[in-house]
Amino acid sequence: MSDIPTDDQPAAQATAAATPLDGLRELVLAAAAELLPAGGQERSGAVTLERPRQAQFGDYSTNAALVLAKAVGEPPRAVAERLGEGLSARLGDALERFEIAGPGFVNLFMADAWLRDALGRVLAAGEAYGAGGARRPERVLVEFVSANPTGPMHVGHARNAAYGDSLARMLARHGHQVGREFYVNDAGTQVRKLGESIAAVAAGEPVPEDGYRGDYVQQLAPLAQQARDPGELGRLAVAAMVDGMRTSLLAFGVAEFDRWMYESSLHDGDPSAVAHTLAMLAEHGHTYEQDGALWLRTTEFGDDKDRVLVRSNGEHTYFASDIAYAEDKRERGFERQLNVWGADHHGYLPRMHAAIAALGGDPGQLELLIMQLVHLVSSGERAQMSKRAGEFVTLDELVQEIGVDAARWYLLARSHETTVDLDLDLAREQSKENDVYYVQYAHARIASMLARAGGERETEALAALAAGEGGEPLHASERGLIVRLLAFPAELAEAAERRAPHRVAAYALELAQDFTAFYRDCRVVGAEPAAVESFRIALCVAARRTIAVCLGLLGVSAPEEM
RNA sequence: GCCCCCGUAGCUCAGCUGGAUAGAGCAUCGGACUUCUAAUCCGAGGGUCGCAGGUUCGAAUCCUGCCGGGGGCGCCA
Repeated sequence: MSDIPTDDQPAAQATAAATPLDGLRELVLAAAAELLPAGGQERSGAVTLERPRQAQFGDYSTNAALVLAKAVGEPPRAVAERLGEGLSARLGDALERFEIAGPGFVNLFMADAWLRDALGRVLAAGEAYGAGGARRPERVLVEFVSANPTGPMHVGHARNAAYGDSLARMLARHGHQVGREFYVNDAGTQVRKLGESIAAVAAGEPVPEDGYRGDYVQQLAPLAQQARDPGELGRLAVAAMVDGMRTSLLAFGVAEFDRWMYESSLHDGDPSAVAHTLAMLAEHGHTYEQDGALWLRTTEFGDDKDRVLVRSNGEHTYFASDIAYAEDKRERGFERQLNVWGADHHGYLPRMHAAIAALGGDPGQLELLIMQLVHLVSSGERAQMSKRAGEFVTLDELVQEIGVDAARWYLLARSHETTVDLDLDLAREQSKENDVYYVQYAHARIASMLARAGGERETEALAALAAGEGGEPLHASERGLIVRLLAFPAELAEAAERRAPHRVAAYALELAQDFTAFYRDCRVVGAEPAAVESFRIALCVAARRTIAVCLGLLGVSAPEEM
């Protein structure tokens, strides 16, 4: 049975219609190929088509001539000259002019007509602009948060939640079929310990040495009336904790999980998923018994030591469950597994890859995305986050203090592999200066402008652009904004492929800055002649949509007014 | 000892599968509101991209070594 998500995911259905930039890139590659001697083949991957930092270098720049020079057997600048001529012939009126610069870059100055046409295509793509660009759509399972249900979620989980949620959204929009799951560790001795701790608190007795403390244990105390057995009490508590986590995550803007996968369910049934997996491993001859325990020979697959699957006391290790879960995902049809795990799990990659290989799978289908830590800082000092001691900033507190939008942006704007210092006092103080508001403000401003223009005028403006009506020469700020909008599909693709939501945040900020420059330089509503107003209204619509999409990918709201 | 991440402006961080004069926000200083949203904008100062080699036409980016910071290496969960 498959539980691959089947509900509508517009992104997955959007055809990867060639974006304006794809078209330009193809022409560059074609012009480059023409220069190669017969049978010559140069790696097109090394050829870049990018927006130069400085406006003097044009709208786009390519290093193709530098890459080709050796194969062609001519100096780079000579190759660049011929490449420019070839491109010029192919682009015709779309190209204003080209220049050869530096060691052999070809800088392209696009004609206004090309930019207008490109914007028209952006708008024609509608809400799906930039979606569906995945070269090979895959069925991907993103497992994230997976916080132990023995305590509240702290800021580390908040980071994991924001990242996993955003990553899942990006992958879906990029064209993959994405499932999202939360793995609940409810099968270990910790659950019993939680039960014992609650029982102790309820009875007014001291909590066991290695038990759980904190307000949340106090709040769970009433459960002690429903169950006396610590194990049973622990299970009740886990159910309550999971409920709480679901509520907190929804409040944090995390879309509902497709499944909450209970570890205990991997032990249910006959044969259980774990038994099934262990049998498979044994069949392939990768397990052995020693010292009364069952081991997996992970060293055969590159791990530095073998790992225990079943302890000498008969209990399964977490590793055994993890393998069973991975196998379960594979059998459910997921071609790729992305596990968003904490920094303390980085050492697990070799053994997990080994396990998948031992099962006859492709280790490459499992990616561990290791989130670096969130350090709590208080007046310059590192604070320890200890769950057992009950001292930590919870996800709920974070949201309460600085709000969902600021919190998510704060956690998502930096790479997941960078350690984050969080000073809650500072974050609270500075939340007003969070970049997220700059981006949201741009969105609200556009919304306000378009409201002023009126829906009818907007429709008219879009129709005029679609009809290819010309206008006055474009202002540099208009060009800058259009070029930025054209970059979106490639930005999204790179962010998705590199599992890097922070790139979307960086892009959104740049887009908002480009819009603001455009707003500063170009009158929109009331601009004369009407054709200019039309074009600018259309440009605003595209900017607004794209900003909204970016914010949506980050799980941040796109307000109509601020 | 081995493994992972980080080291870029005063601070927080982008840029890292090689490109041109290394960017942004915050902070500091100086300016701009009869204006489609000033939660904004303009300008200024601020850098041995941790250090040293190497590869290359070209290195913040790739390779090697070192230094500094954080984390991890259980028949724990």
